[in-house]
Amino acid sequence: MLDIKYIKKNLPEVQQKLATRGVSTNDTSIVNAIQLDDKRIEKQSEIDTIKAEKNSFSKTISSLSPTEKKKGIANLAKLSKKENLLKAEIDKIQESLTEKLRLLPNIPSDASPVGKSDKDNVVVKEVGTVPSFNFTPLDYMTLSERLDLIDTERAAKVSGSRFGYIKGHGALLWNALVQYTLEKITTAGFTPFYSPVLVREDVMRDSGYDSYLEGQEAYHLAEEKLYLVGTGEHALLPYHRDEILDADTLPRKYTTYSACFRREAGSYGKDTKGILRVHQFDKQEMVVLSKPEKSWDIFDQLVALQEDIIQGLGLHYHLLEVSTGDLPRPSARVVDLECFIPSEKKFRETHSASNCTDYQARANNIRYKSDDGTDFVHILNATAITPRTLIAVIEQYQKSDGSIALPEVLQPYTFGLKNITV
RNA sequence: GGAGGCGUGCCUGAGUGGUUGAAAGGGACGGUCUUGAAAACCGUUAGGCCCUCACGGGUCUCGGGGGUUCGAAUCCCUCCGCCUCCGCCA
Repeated sequence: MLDIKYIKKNLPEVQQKLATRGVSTNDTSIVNAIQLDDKRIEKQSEIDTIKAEKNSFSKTISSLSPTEKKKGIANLAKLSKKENLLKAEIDKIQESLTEKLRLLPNIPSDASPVGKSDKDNVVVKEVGTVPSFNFTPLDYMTLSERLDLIDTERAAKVSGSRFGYIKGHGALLWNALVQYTLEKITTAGFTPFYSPVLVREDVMRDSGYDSYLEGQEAYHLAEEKLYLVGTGEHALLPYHRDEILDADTLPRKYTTYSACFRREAGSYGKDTKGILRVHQFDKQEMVVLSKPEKSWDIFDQLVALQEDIIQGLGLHYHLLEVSTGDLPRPSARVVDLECFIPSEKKFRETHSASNCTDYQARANNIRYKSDDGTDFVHILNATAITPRTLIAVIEQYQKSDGSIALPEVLQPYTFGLKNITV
């Protein structure tokens, strides 16, 4: 949620920046929000004045004569009536104001290229060399089925389309990837968690991702009024909801391993094969709560950490800056890392890092206290590892005989396994 | 699934209609004392909104909302949340 005070102080800038995110400058909602807030303040001041009058009368009531008392009480009745009317008005205004603010996206950072969609995302750098094969590289599903690493056929029988089993040496490899990653990020100061995968409706709403509400992207348990998380972030970011943290305990670096659930409602027919786009997958996710002035440094650190993870695995990847038109609502800036998939001769998103600044912190009421008072923290999130990286490893490390040579850095975690062969 | 209980400040915990934003204790922070520390003593220890350059002031908040009343943490209604016991169970 955006800060109405900030909007008021910086209206032209806000309008201009949100325009790059598809909020038209003709859109009245920003101006309306300001008007609503002005009205709210005006009415609230009226109420405060009435309250003050009532309070001061109540204090003197015991010393009044009976006639004065009667007169005063009659006056109070009038004031109370007026107060109730004002209160009803304020409630209405507040509700409509919150709704308007909720729908406005975060203000994009200057680093985000202006654009309309993912087509305008900008590749910033490419790292490593395109893996060369003296044979035609196979796609990961062909390899995985041959080596019995992934089974989507039986998953369909059990759970339907867009589910998968990772099994055997595939499961071992996945576990090794997680262990390898976890060692890197805990060394970098992240506190590991296992967190809930079901969250309350208001918590899901306050994360700011509109697509996750009303059952569009999130699975919804109607009877319990709970939502299945789409990412570990959904349960980890609200961990300090309604808290005021000490400034010297920031930044808080957290990481959680959890299952993630997505309905993929808008992607029928897209990537239906394999486990690239599934309804359920596991993810090691990072979340950082930081002081506002430090959040861009933290953002750089998160991306550097992601690159370290991928580079350590020896994967070829590139890094792109997500355009303003493609930013998720709460994000001010997003950098995606995409690993090379030889069979497709394409890069595929495996990692994403976002700085949501104070957008989510405001909705979740997560603040910190410093000498200058209290303020909202900045919240960032970033992927540590997902099975999409497993896909990249399988494809980039395949050999001509259809086997997979495991990256050396993973071997401490694979119980002696060095090659996956038939 | 059955039965019951509870929601007060950083924490514990008083408070059942009138200077109670709230006793007391603990913790934390600051100070005195000390070579240093401990102990002891003194002090500080909410957040929102509005007005004000500021000093300061108004108002709200004892889970949320509504009601009763001149006046509510305190009484009534309602919603939400949490806990305990039994049953079932990883």
